[in-house]
Amino acid sequence: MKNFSFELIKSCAQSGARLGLLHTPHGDIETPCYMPVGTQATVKAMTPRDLKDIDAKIILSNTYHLYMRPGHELVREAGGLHSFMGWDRPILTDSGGFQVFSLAQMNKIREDGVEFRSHIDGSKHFFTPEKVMEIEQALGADIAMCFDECAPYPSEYTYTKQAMQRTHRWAQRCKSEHTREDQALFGIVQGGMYADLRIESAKTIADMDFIGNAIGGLSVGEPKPIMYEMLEAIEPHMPKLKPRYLMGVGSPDCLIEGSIRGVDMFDCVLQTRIARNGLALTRYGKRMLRNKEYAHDFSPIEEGCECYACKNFTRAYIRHLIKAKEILGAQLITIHNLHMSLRLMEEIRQAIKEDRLLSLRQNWIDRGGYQC
RNA sequence: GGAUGGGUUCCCGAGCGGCCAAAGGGAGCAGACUGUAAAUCUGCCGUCACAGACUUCGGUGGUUCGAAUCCACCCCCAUCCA
Repeated sequence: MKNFSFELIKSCAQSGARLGLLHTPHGDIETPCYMPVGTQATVKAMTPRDLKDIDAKIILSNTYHLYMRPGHELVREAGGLHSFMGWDRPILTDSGGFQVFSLAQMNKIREDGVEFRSHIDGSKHFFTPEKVMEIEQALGADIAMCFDECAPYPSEYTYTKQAMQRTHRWAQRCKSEHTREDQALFGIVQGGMYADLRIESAKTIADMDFIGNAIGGLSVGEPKPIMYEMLEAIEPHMPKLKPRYLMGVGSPDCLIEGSIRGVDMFDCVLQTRIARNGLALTRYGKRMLRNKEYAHDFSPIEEGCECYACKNFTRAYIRHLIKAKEILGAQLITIHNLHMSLRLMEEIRQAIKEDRLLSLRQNWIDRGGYQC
């Protein structure tokens, strides 16, 4: 594996959180980090220039979506995903495993793979670990994810175990199929909400010696304390010197709690999705900018925020844009929400350096920005 | 002056004797959203002392057990004719 390594710089004496540095072919990423999600080779409402303005270091994209449209061959023809979408910093591609879960009613899971119905035109497709590796290598992200099976919540023990074991078998097949030297492949821990399965999965995946390890199948509807319990259960079994990626999780409170539990990477669609629905995240709590209370409010989304939206526009104006369904409203709140989340990660990293992450959490709780 | 078609709850617009506080949109108000089938979805949307009551369908009378719906006159609006 060329150009890829992970340095564990230190851990927080107060919380045990990890400070790290991830080297990839397209640049370095300080961890813990938050990755904005660009499912269809675009972070919705953001240009790559906007992403650089808020200093996003890495983004996530999606194998399933790009395979369906425009097709991985076309992306390959374009010179790979970086070139195709005009983003020269690191990219991670999710495998489509989550779509097995979120599009469950259109799928049929078998041992060799998953039969999919396209959400676009209903056409039939078959994903195997080998097929997914072919697609991810064609896309050419810096980090590729194994094809996994994400069990819904709640799920019975027996099924959860089967899904986990299948995920392990698929992980091995992904690893065998993956050859691209400039791309790191991450394994994924499953096991639902059963601590013993989670531990078994963490050990199994660790033994496969992936470049990095992800935790999947969490934040699928379970109460947060259960998710935290699962993270705590597997933490001792996750390789220390490899990056740990908690998939699909990233509300402000989860970014803090996840970091405290040893997570190095997060991604989440929440920031961009709620922005398009008029909801801004701030360090003082959430603000539904669509609401009437902001009609005559000429202050910025968040007092003291340095983002482009806050430096140049008012709540009243953004409310007007959202109510009028103007694209700019979604763009401005997206910029703000992503900026806010990236700044939170900077604060988390700084707090780890200074061994005070638990204190930082308390500050966020006291101020109201913890819950969103 | 004549002919015809209309006036429905904030707006548009269905309804054309009881099942109508009145379809459906829109607007408005609020809520949800965590590896994105999401610029989506859900709820409320006449008033109140709210499992009930009261006031609405241009106005006024009338027919009927019962009218937004039928009749008469009146007032507006649109188009056409003089």
